[in-house]
Amino acid sequence: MTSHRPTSQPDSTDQPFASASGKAGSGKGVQRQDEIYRAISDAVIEHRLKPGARLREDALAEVFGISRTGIRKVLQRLALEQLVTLTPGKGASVTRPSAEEAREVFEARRLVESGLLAMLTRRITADELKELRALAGEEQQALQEHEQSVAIKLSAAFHNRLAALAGNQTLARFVDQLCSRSSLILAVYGHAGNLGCECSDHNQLVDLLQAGESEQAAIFMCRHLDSIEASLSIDDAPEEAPDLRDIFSAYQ
Amino acid sequence: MTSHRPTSQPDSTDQPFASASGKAGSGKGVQRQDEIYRAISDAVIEHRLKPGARLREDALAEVFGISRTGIRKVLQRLALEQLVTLTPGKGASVTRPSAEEAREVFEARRLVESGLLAMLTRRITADELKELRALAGEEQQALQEHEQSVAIKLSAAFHNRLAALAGNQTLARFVDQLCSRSSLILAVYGHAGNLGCECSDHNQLVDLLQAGESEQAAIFMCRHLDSIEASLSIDDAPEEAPDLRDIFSAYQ
DNA sequence: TTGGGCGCTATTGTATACATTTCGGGGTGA
DNA sequence: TCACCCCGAAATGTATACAATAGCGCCCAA
Repeated sequence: MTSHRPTSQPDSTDQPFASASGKAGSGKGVQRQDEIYRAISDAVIEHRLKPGARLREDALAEVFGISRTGIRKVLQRLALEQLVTLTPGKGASVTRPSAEEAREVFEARRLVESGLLAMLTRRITADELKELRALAGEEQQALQEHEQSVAIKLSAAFHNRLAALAGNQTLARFVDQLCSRSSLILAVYGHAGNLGCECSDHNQLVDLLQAGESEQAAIFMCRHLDSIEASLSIDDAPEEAPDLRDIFSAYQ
Repeated sequence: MTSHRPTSQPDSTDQPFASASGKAGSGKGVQRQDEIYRAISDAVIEHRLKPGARLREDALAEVFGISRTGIRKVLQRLALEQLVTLTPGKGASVTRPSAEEAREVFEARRLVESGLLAMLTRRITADELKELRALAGEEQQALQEHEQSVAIKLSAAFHNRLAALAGNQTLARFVDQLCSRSSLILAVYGHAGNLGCECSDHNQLVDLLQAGESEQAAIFMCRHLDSIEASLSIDDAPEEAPDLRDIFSAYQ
């Protein structure tokens, strides 16, 4: 009964946006898989799927109305971006970043994002500044309305857009990945009500950009990321491998 | 007759190092796929597979003695690292980087690698310096013996090792990818005898590292990468999409 | 002889079947 | 009562079968 499709009944009702015919169809297929990728990715970034959550292929295949083949492709992609971890013989689960990984991600972001800001001050336009301000505003509003998952996504969107505007897609994609992983790190090491980014930081950053203070903006970005990292409680092995021998050594 | 396996006869003779049983075997399977990944990746980096070369799934499956399923996994991974391009309905081919892409890769490398050097001067040990010198020496030797493909790989290995020693695996992996893509860029836009890296540059870089001149080392790295980029002949559309409308505009 | 339509072959895209591994339960023996 | 082993269910890993598509040459007509 593992069959993910009743075969006697079309499942168009299961997933209203499932690729109509249910059979092959290459052109649309990749598009569909892209949707699924984004769906899972968003769920992870918005903390609807928490680190450690198992992602069974059969279950996902049934939910999205495609076969395991397509799901595996999506999972592999997510694994290469380190959003999910693929343990051989065990399956996929949402990545639970290690403390070391967290340190690395923020170090990388400081290096890359501050560098991007320097490039950005030379080429940004008034319209783009306005767009960034709008994003920062939306984020702040979501935060005030306690829409945490929306705020998390908008915060990442701000950083992403910043990277994209610097005119280097390669770096922008890297920043995208780092932002996604940051969201995972926040999920593991962040405190409950803490979004990571301070409310007003992004607006101040836009101010510096507008003033053309590239040095100051870069420094501010480093501080911004530092403060996020500092707000985390990163202890080396929080829960992932409770060493009972060590914990109960007094009773042995 | 497209069947890539006679089915009546075990093909263990086709590939002496093919995963023994020829059937399933998860634990070893991923290891095997990793080998295949590296085999193709190396071939691309060493210019044995040139940009634009088609990579048919059946052919690869037969060569490596596994089914198309495994090959597709490897190709997808290569595609995400932008070493191969996956055109829907058409298949895989070695990526032919655009001029814009080339610019981006070198810009990214300048930013990241110079930043890594700054981190590196604070933590590098004498042994590690010796190792880097050895790598630079090997590279120079290969270059003198006109072993171009070996030299290319060693050059990338030098930059990779540099990144790894900085103690940030996330950034090191990114640099790895950028180096691989650089090799592709050299294959398309580089001149025949030009390796990219100047012979003595890497040695000089180690000198600066050893002296603890982090600022100077970072500047030198930027210049180093600049000179590689400058040695390329990047014209916007060399051969990939000859815009006939533009070329023959006088006749229209 | 050329231009356009058509069918064929080669190749990719997707689904499914089967082998293998892992994890948990229960039973047996010391 | 505890430890160990074996077995079975569930899930993954791999291969193969089948459907659809793209490329290409052929044929036919003007």
